[in-house]
Amino acid sequence: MGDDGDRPASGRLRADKRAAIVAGALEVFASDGYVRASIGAIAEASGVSTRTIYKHFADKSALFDAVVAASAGRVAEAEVELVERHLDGVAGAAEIGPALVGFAVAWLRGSAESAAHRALIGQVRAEAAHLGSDVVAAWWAAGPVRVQRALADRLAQWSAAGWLRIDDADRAAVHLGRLVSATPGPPGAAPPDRDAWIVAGVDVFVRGYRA
Amino acid sequence: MGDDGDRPASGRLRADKRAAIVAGALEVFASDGYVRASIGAIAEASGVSTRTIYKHFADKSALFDAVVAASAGRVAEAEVELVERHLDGVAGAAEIGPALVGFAVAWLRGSAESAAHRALIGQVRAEAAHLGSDVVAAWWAAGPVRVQRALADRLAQWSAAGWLRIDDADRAAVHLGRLVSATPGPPGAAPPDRDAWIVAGVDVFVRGYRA
DNA sequence: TAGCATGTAAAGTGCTCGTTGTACTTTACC
DNA sequence: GGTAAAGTACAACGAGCACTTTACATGCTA
Repeated sequence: MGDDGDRPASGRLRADKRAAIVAGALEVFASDGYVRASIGAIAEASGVSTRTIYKHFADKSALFDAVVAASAGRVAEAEVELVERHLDGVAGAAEIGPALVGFAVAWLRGSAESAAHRALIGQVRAEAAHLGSDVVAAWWAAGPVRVQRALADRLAQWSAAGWLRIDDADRAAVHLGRLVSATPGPPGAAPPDRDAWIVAGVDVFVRGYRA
Repeated sequence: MGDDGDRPASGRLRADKRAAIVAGALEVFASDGYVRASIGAIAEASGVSTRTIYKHFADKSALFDAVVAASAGRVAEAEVELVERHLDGVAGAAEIGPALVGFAVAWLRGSAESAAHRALIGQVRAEAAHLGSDVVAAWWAAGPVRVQRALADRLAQWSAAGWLRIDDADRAAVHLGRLVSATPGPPGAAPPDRDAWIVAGVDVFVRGYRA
């Protein structure tokens, strides 16, 4: 993967330049959106010339696809690791709540990288109709689906142990994600008491799926 | 409200033209996004000339603000009415679940109008950083906040009656909204079993807030 | 019926952008 | 060190856009 929109590449292009372009394009696409982001701005942010961008990618759309795929894959990997770290040591029903809170807090703590990724995903959603449905599908498969599956695995495990009563683990994983990411006010403006909202969301989840 | 970006209007402009422009602009903005939407396309969709648009609105940004405000207000009014119709007759704890399911099904059934509105909101979110935070705040105040308050009122009522155990009705309203609007797969593609997801979401909500 | 503000039509202005061609310089590898 | 590919700077092209200008049509009001 990642070669989708690349140039034929008869010769060998420098990988560091390609990485710099993808990194710079992520910043610009995330903050400006697909249409507003200009190739010139991306070139400046990447420290390369515009011409070099077209040596690596067929056009703007192909570059965007590569950026989305790379960002989704990297973030999903980090998130799956978060799931393992916080949820694999649970040894009883009483530990579920605190473990979920710890996971959700870490999950929603916005590092600069994941903040850019979140903004990029917002752009993907808004532009979904204009960029081909395969981009959205590829993003979903490379990113959210993996985290959702990792979450669902642990939930199914806890259900099998009799600690929760879950008939559809995938659905429960979605419910958990939506509850802990709930905020008052418009999206994008994180409230000061976000941790309290996370605790409340986990509380409703645990009560809702209690055995 | 709604006069924010209007032209000085020394004379009296025809209101029907203005309404046609706002209606046409809603369609174009919703499907194409703010940047892609061209004044020419909006003029064509509205059945007016581009010059007339500039007689009614100072510029593209003012037109967008007017469209967002109008759409948010109209949709919020319809949604508050839905809350009243489905949730005001509840006379016991056992009726809560079915009433909420009925409300959520009606709420999420996408009429053409609310579909355009939903797409428009997606554009607002993605473009929030580029259009001034007051637009987002105005949308939030004119739309979602009113529905959220209407929901929270009923929930608080049921809690006071001892049918639910809710300490923060506003937060519970947000939780309800996020649970019933949960779907598998990427957003935008409604699954065929959406009603089952609604029922499951209401179920988790009622269990989570059971007295 | 005269007058005037509003709407329409079409062309024009100035700008930005995606993309490509070209000539030159740098880098990597034998 | 030589060679071929990769990168850079720069200009150009063509398209599309927001917005304006100008000239003309239309309908209401006095």
